[in-house]
Amino acid sequence: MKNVLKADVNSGILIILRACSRDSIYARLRTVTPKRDRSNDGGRTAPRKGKKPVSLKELAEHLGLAPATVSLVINRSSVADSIPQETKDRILAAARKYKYRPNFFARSLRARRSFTIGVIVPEVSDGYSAHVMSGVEDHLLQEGYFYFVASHRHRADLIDDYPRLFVERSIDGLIAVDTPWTLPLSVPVVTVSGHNQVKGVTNIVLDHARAAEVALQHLTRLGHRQIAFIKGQEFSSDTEVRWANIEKVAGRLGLAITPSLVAQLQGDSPSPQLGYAATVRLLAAHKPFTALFAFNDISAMGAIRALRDAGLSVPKDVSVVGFDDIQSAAYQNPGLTTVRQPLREMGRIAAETLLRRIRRSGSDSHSSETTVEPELIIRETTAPPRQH
Amino acid sequence: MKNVLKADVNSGILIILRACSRDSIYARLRTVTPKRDRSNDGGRTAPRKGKKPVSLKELAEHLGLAPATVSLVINRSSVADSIPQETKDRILAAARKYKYRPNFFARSLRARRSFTIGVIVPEVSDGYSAHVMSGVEDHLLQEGYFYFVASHRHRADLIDDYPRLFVERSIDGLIAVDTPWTLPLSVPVVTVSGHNQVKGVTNIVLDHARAAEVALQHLTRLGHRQIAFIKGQEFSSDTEVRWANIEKVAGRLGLAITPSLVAQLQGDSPSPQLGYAATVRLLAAHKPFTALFAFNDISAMGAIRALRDAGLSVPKDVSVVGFDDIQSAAYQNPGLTTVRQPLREMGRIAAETLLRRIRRSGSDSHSSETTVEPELIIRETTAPPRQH
DNA sequence: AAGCAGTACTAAATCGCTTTACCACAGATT
DNA sequence: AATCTGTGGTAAAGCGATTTAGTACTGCTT
Repeated sequence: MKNVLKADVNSGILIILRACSRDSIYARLRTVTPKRDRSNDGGRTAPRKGKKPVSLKELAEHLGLAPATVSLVINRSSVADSIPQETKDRILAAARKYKYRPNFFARSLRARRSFTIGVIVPEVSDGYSAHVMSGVEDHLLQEGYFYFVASHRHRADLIDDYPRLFVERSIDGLIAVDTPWTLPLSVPVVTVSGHNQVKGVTNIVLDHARAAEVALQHLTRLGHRQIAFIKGQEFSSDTEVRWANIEKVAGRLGLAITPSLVAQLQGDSPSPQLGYAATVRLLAAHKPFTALFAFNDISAMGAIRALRDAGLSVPKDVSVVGFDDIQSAAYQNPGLTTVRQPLREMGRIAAETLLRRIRRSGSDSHSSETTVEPELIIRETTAPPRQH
Repeated sequence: MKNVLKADVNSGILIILRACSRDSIYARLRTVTPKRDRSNDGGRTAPRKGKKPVSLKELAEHLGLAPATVSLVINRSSVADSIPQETKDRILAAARKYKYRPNFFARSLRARRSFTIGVIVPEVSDGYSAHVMSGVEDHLLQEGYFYFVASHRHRADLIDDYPRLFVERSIDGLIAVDTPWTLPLSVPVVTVSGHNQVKGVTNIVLDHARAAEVALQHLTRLGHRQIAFIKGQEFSSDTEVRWANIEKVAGRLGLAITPSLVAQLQGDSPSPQLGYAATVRLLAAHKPFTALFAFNDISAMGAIRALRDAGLSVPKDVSVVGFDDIQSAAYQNPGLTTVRQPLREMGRIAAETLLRRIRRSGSDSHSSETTVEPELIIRETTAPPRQH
C-alpha cells in the first residue's frame, strides 16, 4: 500500500480519497462521541471548549508538535511512516478528544477536490427525478460525497446556468437526470436518460428496444391490433428514442401504426391532466382502438379517466399500458399494467459511474453508455380485446 | 448605503451578502457571455485562456494593479469609493472578459459563510418531502444559496450524523423536514412539521386544529357519526399533534372516538399497503363505521382498496378523507376528498425564514413557530352515509 | 512652511490545511 | 574520521480570496 502510494504520482489525491472514505478519520472519530464534556482533567493548555471547532494549529500547539506533523499523521500519509506509533497515538487521541475536524474549505481549497457533486433534474417533486435521486444519494453519501440539487423546470437558460454555477462551486462531477445535454463540461458528467453522444459524458439509459418489445408483445399476444399511443413531450429526453423503438418493434411484429392513433403530450405539468387531454384527442379521431400505450404512468392515469368519462371500460373496452411503474401504479383502480424502469438502480449506477470516473480522472477512458433492463409489470389494465 | 456599511460592524458580511445576491457581480457578469473568444486583440500579458479559471492575482497582474484593489472594486466595497470610475470600469471589463469568478472555497474560507444550507428529509423520493423541497429550492436558488440533501430513512443514527456532517461542511443553516428534532445546532435550524420547542429552532407547521376541524365538520355535516381513523406511525413528526387535535375537535363536535375504530400505520414504506393493512384491522373489529379519516393520501388509497376488497363501496358505504392532497389524489377513482397541506408553500416559508435568520444572526430573535392553513378539497370519496 | 484633507492605491496578514523539501541527530559502515 | 542511513520530525510555501492599516502624492489652507 505504502509503496503504491509512493510510486503513484497522484498519491496526494489518493491519500485524500482515503481520508474521506469509510475507514477514514471521519468514520473513526465519529464512533467515539464522548458522553459528556467533563473535561476538568488537567490540560491547561487545552484548546478552549467552546462553540468553535479547534484548528489544526491549535491542536498541534497543544501537542507540542508542528501542524505539519499532525496533518501527516491524521491523513495517514506515507511520509509519516517514520513517526513512532506512540506519537501517532498521542495525536489521534488528542484529535478525538478535542473533536478535531479539518476545515472543509481549507482542505478543498488546497486539494482542489470538493467531494461534492451536482445533480440537475427537471423538478425535484416529480416522481421520476426523485426516485433516481434516491439511488444517487444512496451511493454518494455512502462514499462520503454530498450533492447539490437544482431543478431547471425545462427552462433552457437554467439548464445552462445551473451547471455553470455548480462548476463555480467546484463540484467534482455532475449528474443530469432527464435533461437534454449537449455541452461538454470541465468535470465528468453522467446523464440518466440522456441520449446524446457528448465528449466526456456517460449516459445511463433504459434498453428501450426491450421496453417496446415487452409492452407490444404483451398487447399483441392478448390479441390487440389497433393500438393507440401517447408520445412524450418534445422536451423529455426519452421521447424520441422511445418512439423510434416503438416504431421499430411494431414493424417487426407486423403492427401498423396509424398516425391518427398517436397523440403527443402537450404542456409541462406533472399531472395526469395532460394524458387526459391527449386521450380526448385520440377519441376525437373516431378511429377505434383496443389498447393504449402511454408515455408514462401519470399520463396513463389521465388516459384511464378520459376513457371512463367517454363511457369506455378499462380493460374491457380498452387495455392500457403505462411506463415507469411509479409507486401509486400498483394502487390505481384497476392496478396499472406498466413497463417498469429501475429508476433507483439507474441513479445508483449513475453515481457509481461518476465516482469511478472522478477517481481515475486523467486516464478517463469511460464507455459512453450503460444500459439497464426494463420489466413488464402485468396488473389489471390489460386484457384481451372484447370479441365482437 | 455607504454610511450604513461603514457604521455597521458587520459590514464585511453585508458586503459579501450583497456580492452574492441578485445585482451582484455574478448576475452582472453572467448576462454578458461573449459570443466567441476571438481575443487576438493585443494584451500579450493576458491570462491564458485555458480550461482553468483566472485567479484574482492573475487578473490583477494583467491589469497592473494589486489584487486588493481588484477585490475591493469587484465586491463594491465602500473602501473603493475613492477609486476613479475609469479604473473601476477597466477592472470590471477585464473581469468580464476573462470570466473571472472568485474561487468559492477561498472566499468561504475567509468569510466563514458558505451560502449553502442543508436539508434533511426522511426520503427524497417520498412525495411529501419532495414537494417541500421544491418550495425550499425555489427560494434558495433565487437567493444565490445552494443546498445539500440527505435522507435519513428514519434511522436515528443518521438523523444524528447527517446534520453533523452538514455542519462540518460549513452549512449556514439547516432545514429538517418531517424529522423529529431535539438538539440545538450551532447554526440556525428551521423545521417543517417539527413540533418540539428547541432553542434556536423555528418550526413551520400546519394549523392542525383547523385541519381536524374542516375534515370532521365536513363529515359530520354529511351526517356521519361513526368515524374510523388511521393514525400515523410513531416516527412521523405530525402524528401526535394531528391526533391530539382530532380528539379535541371531535370532543367539541360531540363525536365519540371509539378505540376499536382507530388503527395505526405500521412499518416504514411509502406504499398504500400500510393503509390497506390498517383498514383490514379496522374491519376485523366488526364495529360499523360510515367514514374513515386517513393519516395521508397514500394510506387513504390503500384503505379504499381494502374497503372495496371487503365488498364495500366508497363513498356509498364508507366515505374516506385523506390528508396532504398529493398529485395523484385528484386522479384516483373516485377522486379523493382530502385535507390539503400547502407543502410547497411551507418549504418556501421555511427557506425564507432560515435565510432571514442567517442574515441577522447575532440579533437572532426569531419566533419559534409559524403556522400555515390547510384547505379541504372535496372530491368524490365523501358522501352522506347510506340510509337504513 | 507646516499641516491637513482627499485621492488612489497597496502591503501584508489572515482564513486552515497540505505537502515538499529540508534538518538534526544517532548509530552503523568504510 | 568521514560518510552513509535511517529516525523523527519541522519550516515554509502555497491554495485564492478578503480586509485592515497604511503609504505616497497632490493641492489647499493658515
